[in-house]
Amino acid sequence: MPELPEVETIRRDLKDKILNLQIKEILILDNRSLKGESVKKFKEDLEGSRFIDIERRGKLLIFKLSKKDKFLLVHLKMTGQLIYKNKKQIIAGGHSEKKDDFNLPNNHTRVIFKFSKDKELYFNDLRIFGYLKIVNEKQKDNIVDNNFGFEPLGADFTLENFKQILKNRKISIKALLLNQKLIAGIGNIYADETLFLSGVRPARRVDTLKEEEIKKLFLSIKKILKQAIEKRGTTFNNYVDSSGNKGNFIKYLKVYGRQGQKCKKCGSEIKKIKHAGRGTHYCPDCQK
DNA sequence: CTTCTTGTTACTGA
DNA sequence: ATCAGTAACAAGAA
Repeated sequence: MPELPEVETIRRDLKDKILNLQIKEILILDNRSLKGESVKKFKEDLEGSRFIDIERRGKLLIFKLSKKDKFLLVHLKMTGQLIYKNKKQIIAGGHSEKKDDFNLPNNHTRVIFKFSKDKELYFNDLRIFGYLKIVNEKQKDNIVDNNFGFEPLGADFTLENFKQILKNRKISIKALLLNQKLIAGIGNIYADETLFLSGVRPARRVDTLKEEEIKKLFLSIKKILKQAIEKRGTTFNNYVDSSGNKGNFIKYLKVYGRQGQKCKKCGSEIKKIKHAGRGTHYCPDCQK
């Protein structure tokens, strides 16, 4: 579920919470989340080090370590969560109590980072599709270069470049939006929402798109992602931010998950089909 | 019991 | 080479 806006929300929040704290200990509750990496090496690389920056490419989080030439990659895939907990939260003047709103660790906790000052970060992942991986800079650059296309909110994602991506392709626009190697970070929810805002049906082949539609799509991608970041992402099922709170964008969804309900724009019934292997939602009247 | 589920990749066959 | 469809990864919910 976490797509670009959710991952970006986590990135921004975590930067404020865990940057430059010493990692005292790593607890690995389920080594399947390391996807075959050596548990021993993983702990050695992290313990005693600090995160000095957190970046994002598409849906991938990149933690830069104080240890030379080491990066931690975290992909949440469908059900991964990164939740921060400050066990000893002391509030100045404080009679204030920390709300104990989530029990951690829980059944889905796979890795725990223990920092100085009793601060902790929990990696939870119900389905264990997500992963944590330590790489050097060259490996990181290779992974990013080979698997991640334009950053949709980046300055180099221009209308011209978008047109270049569309050129000579015969795939549907939805399949294109979901292809991380072309544009990185859009998943099922924001693909459907982008297409609704653009008035374009998901199954439209990109070589049939008119100039006006391409322009609209380009602007809609940026607009939807920016709005979703402002609302701290969408919680449909599993997603929570690094404080354990839900995202607010669900209130603004126009088509995703609204099959059988009335289109907010024209009143027609929102349809759900399977397209490009995914549940796909659209308004048959607003989208052509 | 069956079917479906947010991400991604590998594979098949056209 | 391109593209669509499906299974697989694993664990649920409905």
